[in-house]
Amino acid sequence: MAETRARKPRADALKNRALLIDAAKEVLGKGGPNASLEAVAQRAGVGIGTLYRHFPTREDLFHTVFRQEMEELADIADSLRGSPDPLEAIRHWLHSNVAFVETKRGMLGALSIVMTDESKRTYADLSGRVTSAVNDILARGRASGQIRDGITAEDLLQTMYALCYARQPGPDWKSQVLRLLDIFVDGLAPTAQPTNGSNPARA
Amino acid sequence: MAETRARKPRADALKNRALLIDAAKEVLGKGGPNASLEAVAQRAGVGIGTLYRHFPTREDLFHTVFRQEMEELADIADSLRGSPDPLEAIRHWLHSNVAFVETKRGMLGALSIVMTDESKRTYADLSGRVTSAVNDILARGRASGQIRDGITAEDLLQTMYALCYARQPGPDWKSQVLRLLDIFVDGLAPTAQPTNGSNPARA
DNA sequence: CAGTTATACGGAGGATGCCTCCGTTTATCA
DNA sequence: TGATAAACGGAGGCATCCTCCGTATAACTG
Repeated sequence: MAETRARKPRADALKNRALLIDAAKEVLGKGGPNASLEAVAQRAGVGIGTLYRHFPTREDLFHTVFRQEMEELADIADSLRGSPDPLEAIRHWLHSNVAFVETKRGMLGALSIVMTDESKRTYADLSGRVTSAVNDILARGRASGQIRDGITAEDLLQTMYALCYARQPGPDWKSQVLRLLDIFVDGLAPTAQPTNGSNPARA
Repeated sequence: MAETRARKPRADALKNRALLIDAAKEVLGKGGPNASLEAVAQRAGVGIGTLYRHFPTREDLFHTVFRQEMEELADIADSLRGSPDPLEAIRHWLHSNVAFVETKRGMLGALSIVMTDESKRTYADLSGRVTSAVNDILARGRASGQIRDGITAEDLLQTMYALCYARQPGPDWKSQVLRLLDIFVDGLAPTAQPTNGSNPARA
């Protein structure tokens, strides 16, 4: 056992870490995922070595920044748990996400890094909150016959981010994304149309 | 007016340009959009200066490579013009696109560059062929009541690329993308479900 | 075919960014 | 008030970007 009593983390380390995260939000949010990390360090007022000590890889920095942003989205999902109309709750939640993304456009590029690889592990807790809340709503939608079987919270997130990501900033960005997203949500209904040619289908 | 009679382009220039495009297909297709351009020049067996003379920016190179790949997709769209079931034709075309994208995974990153900015102008002709064919199919779908109003070819492309792009390579990549895409296609039906909460809906 | 010239070639080199390494500084603890 | 573990900063080696310009050569001309 020995003494596991570690020394308290140094105050300057904590402060610099926070400074770096703030700087990263700004610089990466503006310059996209290829922004210079030296610029981030400079904006934070620390040396480049300090940045790399705290965040050994570019991904580490993205993950940390992104986690902070995501907490808010998890809260929204929670707040919609008891909503009376599940399908509209889903729609509302997705729209909120889009609105949120809208303000962080520059971070979009980072999504391709963040939403991939082993982010499941990195975001297990947050992801759990969101997934649980959304799946809860989906289950109620299935029960009420509004939503087909086999849809997961991940499907929704995936599609939403995909649509946000693919569309370049522009005057009609949001309305276009929402329009396509609504079509997708409409498609969540139980076989709105026979899904594939092989099905005899009702006349 | 003077003499606009220009000199014939030099043979070596044409040859090197072709070599560069081939090399770019390979190197960019493998290494993604951040692959080294010097590696492209090296593989083509030309100097880096030659590469930059032909393609002043990274985007220029992407555009050129991509255009060649896209011709094939335009052909598929054309071939589906006369298909008897418009909605299934749409589905089929989208699936073909996904299959095509699957073989060029490395190019996916380039899409964010290619599909954005002023690509309308760069691809006006190709885009015209695709758009015209797909819109033709869409129109027939509207006429037969299978497809709602207001859907454009661009909507479909946008969504498909978005879904392809957002999902990381993996064993189930294709099936997942196709599943989400099918949901979207189902959503193309005229208000499969009342689009917004205000409608009383049928019991 | 030889001379002229427009055009293209190649790669050196300055600029920038990545990341590592290590001598110096400083916060914590006794 | 020391001792020391922890953190700091930035120099420096390496890679890539892109420009610039002296050299080479294909296309034209007589």
